[in-house]
Amino acid sequence: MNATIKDVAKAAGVSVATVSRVLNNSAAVSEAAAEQVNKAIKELGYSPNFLGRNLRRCETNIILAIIPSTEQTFYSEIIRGMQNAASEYGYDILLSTSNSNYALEMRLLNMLFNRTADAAILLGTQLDAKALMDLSGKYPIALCCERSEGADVLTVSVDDEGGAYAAVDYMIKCGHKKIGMISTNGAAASSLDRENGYKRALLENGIPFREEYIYKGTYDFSHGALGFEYFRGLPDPPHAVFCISDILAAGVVKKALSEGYNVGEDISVCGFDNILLSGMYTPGITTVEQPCYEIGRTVVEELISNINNNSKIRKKIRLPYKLIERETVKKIL
Amino acid sequence: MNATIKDVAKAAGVSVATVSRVLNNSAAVSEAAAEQVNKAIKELGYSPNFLGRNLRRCETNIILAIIPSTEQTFYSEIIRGMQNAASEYGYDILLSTSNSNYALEMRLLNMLFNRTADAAILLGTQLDAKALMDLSGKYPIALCCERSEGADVLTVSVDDEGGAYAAVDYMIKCGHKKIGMISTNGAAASSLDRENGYKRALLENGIPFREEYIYKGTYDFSHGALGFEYFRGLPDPPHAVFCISDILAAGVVKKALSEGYNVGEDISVCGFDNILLSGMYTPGITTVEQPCYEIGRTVVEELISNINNNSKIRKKIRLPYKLIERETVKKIL
DNA sequence: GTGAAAGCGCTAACAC
DNA sequence: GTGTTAGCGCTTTCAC
Repeated sequence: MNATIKDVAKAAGVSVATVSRVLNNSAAVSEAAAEQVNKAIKELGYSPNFLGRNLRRCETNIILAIIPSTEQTFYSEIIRGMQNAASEYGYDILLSTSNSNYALEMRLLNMLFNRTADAAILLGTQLDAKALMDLSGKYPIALCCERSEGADVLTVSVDDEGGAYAAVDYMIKCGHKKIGMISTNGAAASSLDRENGYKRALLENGIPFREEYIYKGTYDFSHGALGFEYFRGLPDPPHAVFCISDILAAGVVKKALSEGYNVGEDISVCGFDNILLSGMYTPGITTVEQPCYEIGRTVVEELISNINNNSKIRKKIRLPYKLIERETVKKIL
Repeated sequence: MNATIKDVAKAAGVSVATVSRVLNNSAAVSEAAAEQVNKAIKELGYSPNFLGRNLRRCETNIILAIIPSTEQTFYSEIIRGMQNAASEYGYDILLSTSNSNYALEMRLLNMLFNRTADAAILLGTQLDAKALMDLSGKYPIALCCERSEGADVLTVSVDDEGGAYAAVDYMIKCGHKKIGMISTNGAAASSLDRENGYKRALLENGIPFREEYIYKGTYDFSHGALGFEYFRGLPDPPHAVFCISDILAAGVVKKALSEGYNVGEDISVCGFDNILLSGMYTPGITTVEQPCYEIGRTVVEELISNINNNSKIRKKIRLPYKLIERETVKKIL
């Protein structure tokens, strides 16, 4: 069994209150006493039991971050941003992967209900708007990267619409007119927002929107190839394609390459996210960068601000994107 | 404030002991009482406070997994394996990223000392063998993916030596004789083991080992290109290169491609890990697959077995690799 | 089958 | 500046 605060008190010849005081620096303690306590702590190898402390304080200083999986490498920087901001406020970030599984996500959220965590950040949740609103009414929560339509919940993400607009506008400025888009089937708000950006870029450049130029699949790599094949089967196929993710973009690049296309010449491709893969690929994939580190920092700052002020301000923060030009978009003009 | 067990007891007209019994199914309770309790729980939206429970039980059922970062996409499956095994035993896995930072890792390990977690799994630690031994004497810990030379600690990883041997032996059987290797500078045991596998394959095939055929850098993508350039500058450059990671392999592939080489023809490359990137790349990167899911399952099974039996069995488990043939190794014969 | 009560380790009044 | 003590929410022995 580990040493407790009592053991330390006895060894130091003081009361538990005094030990607690030096532990938390919560009140003045005579130098002599403090010294005795610290000596005893060292000798006994004492470390305060946080279960006791947290129970007493009704807080854990732990923020739970639920991510679908660690596969999406772009979460990495977001998490780093979260951690850095959290530690500045004395909080720790604990990660959990839900595998996009509703039951598992609920089980993890249980940490909120059973007081093992003070707050939660959801990166791509399975919960619907109503459930999120309920949750947000009772606990400090935030959405990250993926907003929920109709849910008034603190959320921070990249400017999806603007990023997509910028990408497509860039392609148009490069001389492209027939631009397809690969999006997802579900109701993911980020996909919807990016579709809107795509449409607005077309519109503002006087290019008519064509329903058949949008292919919808899943987030899986394989749907890049599938989308490519779909477009190629069209009577009047697009020469360029904007994808809602780099993974999908890589899928079309790989498929096009394997079919003998010269990507960046015969066909142009643009992704979204700027994951490591995009820079590593040959050819380098042109994409829209998300300010991951800043996104991570911002959510926890806002969340902790809500916790500390016992407020429930539900900001919707959109952070700026950045277009990353590489080699997959041909400059015709 | 949330409802407590007292509130439930009052609402149900029973004692807290009875509520606890139905909560934990720990002893027989009359059907009538159980019904009352469950009704009260539902009405009050009661959820047991785990801080109280855990404090009382002296356990949290939480296993902390400390990973360097979520960037290495191959951790993803390992984590899934850990989670699945853990949940079968009533445990949860909580992730934390150390960013390969000693101070941060210690701060996270503090969760072990302060009883916020029952056990920890380290995937690539900054601690030295002595510190690990000390830790292992006091808490249930395990190493995952990366053993520590001289530390008698429960560890599970892929058969690094065997995997490297298989890769190099395969390249030799494909007709290659001049095979370089890109490894890392530090004391990472996995790199050392893979170097040994490389040397043994050479030896057993009667090919003399050449010191200048080993390039050592960091794990960073950029060192793939650096290694490639180093080899090319040699008076008698290798025609094939085995890398200790897929990221590094992708680095050499990209660099070679950009220099006009036909990878898989003019130069052959083999990686290690079989991360998603390898299959997505063009050309597909030949590599050695780690049984990630199984690795994850196995560590937590062994760890929980130690916890439950209050034992400290320090198995060293090596799981089998699998060679994945793709397009970056030329078959000369 | 059920309740009273002790106590897990800690913090924070409160009294001195 | 320091000690005593109540109590955070829970489980579990013990008695009935």
